[in-house]
Amino acid sequence: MTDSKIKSISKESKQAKLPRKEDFSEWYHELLMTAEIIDNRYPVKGMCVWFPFGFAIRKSVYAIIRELLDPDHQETQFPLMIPENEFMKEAQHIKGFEDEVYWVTCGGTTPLEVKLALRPTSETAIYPMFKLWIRSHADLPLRIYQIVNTFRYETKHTRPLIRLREITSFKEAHTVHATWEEAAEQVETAIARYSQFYRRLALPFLVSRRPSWDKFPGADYTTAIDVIMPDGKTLQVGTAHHLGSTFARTYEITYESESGEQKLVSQTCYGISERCIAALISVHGDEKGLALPWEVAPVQVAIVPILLGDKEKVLSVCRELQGKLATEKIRVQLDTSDERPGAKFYKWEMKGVPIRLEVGPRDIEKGVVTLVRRDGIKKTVPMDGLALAIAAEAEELQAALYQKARAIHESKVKDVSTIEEARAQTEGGVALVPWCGEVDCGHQLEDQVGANMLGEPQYQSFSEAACAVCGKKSAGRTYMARQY
RNA sequence: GGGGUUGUAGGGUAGCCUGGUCCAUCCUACAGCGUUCGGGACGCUGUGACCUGAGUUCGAAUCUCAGCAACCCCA
Repeated sequence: MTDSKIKSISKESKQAKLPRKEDFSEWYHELLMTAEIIDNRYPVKGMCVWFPFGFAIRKSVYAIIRELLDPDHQETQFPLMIPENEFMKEAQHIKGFEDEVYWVTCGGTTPLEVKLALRPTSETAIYPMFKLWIRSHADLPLRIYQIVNTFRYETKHTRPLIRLREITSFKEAHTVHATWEEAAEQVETAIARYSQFYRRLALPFLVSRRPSWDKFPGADYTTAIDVIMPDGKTLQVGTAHHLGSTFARTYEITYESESGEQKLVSQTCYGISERCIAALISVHGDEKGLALPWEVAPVQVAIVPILLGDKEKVLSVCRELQGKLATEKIRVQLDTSDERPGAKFYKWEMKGVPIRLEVGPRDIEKGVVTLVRRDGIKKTVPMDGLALAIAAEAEELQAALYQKARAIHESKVKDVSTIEEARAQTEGGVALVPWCGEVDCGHQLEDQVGANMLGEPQYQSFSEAACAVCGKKSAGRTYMARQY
């Protein structure tokens, strides 16, 4: 055996690489830790700690949500605790959540006369207040949202960012309208906003109308957004519910119409949680770590100085560049840590930094920097006009990120016509199955395929086909997948 | 809802079957010093762990039970 061979073997073993992405679960858990997004060592089941870096991603991701909602929604905040009597008013709603509620039963050592629920979602906290706030048609439409934590006593296995007992970042919007039709329109608007949101994260998604047995407890219907994860399972990353007047009746939310009658309002609610970040990192990430879209990267540009020769000169050029880019509102970090350049390259790749600049004596001599994109493309760029060049690269990078995600997404959705095909397809992807729309056929589909029904695709139409269960011809389809 | 596996330094692991050899292995991390630095540097010197509780035993990381926590599979 030669020396070089021994050397290369030992070198390999020292590279702390992530597991292959095909081993998705393992890859996901290690990435969360190594890229410093979530620390799941907190000793309570289903409750995790955001690392500051992960929280910085959360901040910029939620900034997009706020930007999209703020034009016609008002941000607000309701209490975490809901009195039992309010919580228990809406029967369908209780049925959906009662097994998952945490109860506060004592204040200090004194038992409480009225138990307090930790919100699993906030309808029953918000709607009694809506009753007080809404008097007339002039108060409508009312649109509010809050970004809060919610608690659900999950009995299934919890997963960081995906299935939690404390959801830390639940954005829930609640709207109130004069008519059912206006509320229906609001559901469409909500889905449109969410679509923009996921597009900005460069994430492809599916939109479907959930089957009646899987809608939000108390809703007339639920439209949902799902992202296909690398293992082919789908992750529900957004829902919009038409609540009709179910809660309006229960909480007596009425308004005086122009003609002077008291009328029940129609309502919607729609939510997004930190699952959007699970999707973001899972879809774009690779064996080198995160790959973040420009807009949400806590560090957009990392400058790695190559400290050879006149080190002071190199550093001062780097600082100058850093200052210039910062002036252009680019989140830039100069890495002056005491590591070798190669180690820094790997570190920033792990953190998903879109663009890295290498600046060494050779570059300075020529008045250029070496620009390396997270997708591996390497260029030499003049220092003059660097900010503009970076902006152009960022845009291309965003397009490339989406293209790549899109190609994978499309390869994971297939039309099938039989139960057998659906079963095979849902092993590692999403099946589009002909379905007549009958509830019976739906349940049989789920049972026989061994996967869940996401529901009817929205904004698409299909030719007639035979229902995979009963054979009846219709233009109906449903997505089916194994779900997180 | 059902089943399975696991818990050893900050992270990843060896040891467990067959109790004593272990003041616990290796990689990484961390601290100090020096040499280095265009894709994961090297040397030297240090730091740091048997999930919690109960039990069995002369003796438990190792066996038993319970709790807590984590992961995987199936409905």
